[in-house]
Amino acid sequence: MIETDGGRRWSIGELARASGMTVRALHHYDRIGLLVPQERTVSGHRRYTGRDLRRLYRIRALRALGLSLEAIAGVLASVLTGQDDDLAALRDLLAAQLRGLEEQAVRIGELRERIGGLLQRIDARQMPDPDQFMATLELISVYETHFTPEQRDRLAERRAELGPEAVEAAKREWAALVEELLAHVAAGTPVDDPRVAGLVARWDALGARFHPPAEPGRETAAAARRMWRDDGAELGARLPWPAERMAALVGYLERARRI
Amino acid sequence: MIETDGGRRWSIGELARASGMTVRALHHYDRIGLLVPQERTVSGHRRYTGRDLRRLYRIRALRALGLSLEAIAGVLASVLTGQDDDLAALRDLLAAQLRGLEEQAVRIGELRERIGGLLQRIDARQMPDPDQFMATLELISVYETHFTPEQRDRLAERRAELGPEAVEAAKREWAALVEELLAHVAAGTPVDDPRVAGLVARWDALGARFHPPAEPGRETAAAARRMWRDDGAELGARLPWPAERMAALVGYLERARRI
DNA sequence: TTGCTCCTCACGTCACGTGAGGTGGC
DNA sequence: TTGCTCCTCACGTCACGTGAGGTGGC
Repeated sequence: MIETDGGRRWSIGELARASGMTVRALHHYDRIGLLVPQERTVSGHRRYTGRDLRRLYRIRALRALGLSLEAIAGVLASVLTGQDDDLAALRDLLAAQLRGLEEQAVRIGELRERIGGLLQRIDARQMPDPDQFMATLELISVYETHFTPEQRDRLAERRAELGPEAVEAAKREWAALVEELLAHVAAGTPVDDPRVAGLVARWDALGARFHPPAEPGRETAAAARRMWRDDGAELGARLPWPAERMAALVGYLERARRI
Repeated sequence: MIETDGGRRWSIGELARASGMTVRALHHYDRIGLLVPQERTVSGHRRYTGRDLRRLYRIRALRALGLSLEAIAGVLASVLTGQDDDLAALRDLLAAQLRGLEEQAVRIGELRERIGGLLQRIDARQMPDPDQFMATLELISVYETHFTPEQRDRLAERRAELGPEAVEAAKREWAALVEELLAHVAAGTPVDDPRVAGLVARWDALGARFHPPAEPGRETAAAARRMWRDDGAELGARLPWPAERMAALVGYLERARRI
């Protein structure tokens, strides 16, 4: 049977209702050339034919796979030629789409964990006000960018081993170290001064307590040094000392280590 | 210690390097008022202060939760006031964000399954060319919008019970029914003609074979009728008869059933 | 004549990317 | 003087939503 043009015609509104799309979307498809109605009335109204209708159904089905309109246009063009490479190209397109979705799923999973964790802390009253929340959040984000999940687990285990009072003692000791070092920065003590070397050694020894013993500790210690080097200014900015002085301290420490 | 303005200043390029953002992003934050540098040089160059730097770090941390820039501005404004309701508002914001992510995860999971299934069919050589692919895809999309996953499982089970030759026989029988009904449509037979009623009864009996016996069969049969009513034109468009005639047939059947 | 549908601009969305064309400081 | 950095427009992205202002057919 020969395909004739004598069949039914749809106005844009009828087509919209039949397909569940909006009139505006059909305007858009027309403008970008994805679905151009085969006819227009003398007054300029779009007349869609059965062929247009079938094309729209295909567009809808491909859109339901999450493909972009551009990709859909490509697929529909290849359906018309109908060669073997086109099936291979289609396969590649779907495979790429699937990979993209898998990446998105990973990202979303990470975000869900992060936000879920924050909500738990809020509900456990660990963060009494928004300011505290922000401080925690910033710490977490720096922390997450520099340590792998396994490293974070090991550091948490280690803190549990040491116990809360040992952690507090180390914090106080570290605060004293920062004060002493800031004084040297202010006084302009050269970085190769033996007193500075002594303070740097105490600094490293203090950090070493928090890294697990044996081999994996080397990795976490190295990651911690990178964190301090790359984001020390940021970490310092949230401490009780002026951010600018802390930023200067980070640079000073870097130079002292290079001796 | 009083916060002074005598500290370090950063040019936009320095701040970009320090924070890992682009200069353009910082321009954007300035324009929308999210991060306006506290100072400008006489020649108009932006000078960021330590306070600006800390604000940028907070913006980055909140962006890492997937929040919009508008939401971030809101959170940072509430951190400044620091009231109790603000923590509650923050909690609500995060909870809403989490719900949004969960919805996205569901959607992505569905897309992955759909595309994964299509890839399997292609690799199993069940779809020799793009045209066949499109036909399958359209069928699947109509099918998925009208049946729940459980209903689809039950229909698949039922087809397996019937066996492939019974399914083929039903298809041939159904094709004959369509021909007879199309002839009545063409002849203008009124929908309340007893011959038409007989054909409709045979149509329904044919469909009933594919619905599981007992209670759940009623649901799948009802879903199938809705599918034919809502998307019959689309289903018909892919059958060996002209789409327009099939669309007319769908309307004819609807009217005949209403008698 | 009154509704309803249709038409064509054209701006807005979200977070910037990417030039264009020009100026400022070392 | 030469690079490098900085500046302000301003268009483009993706798939439409949302008016604005006007015309056509029953």
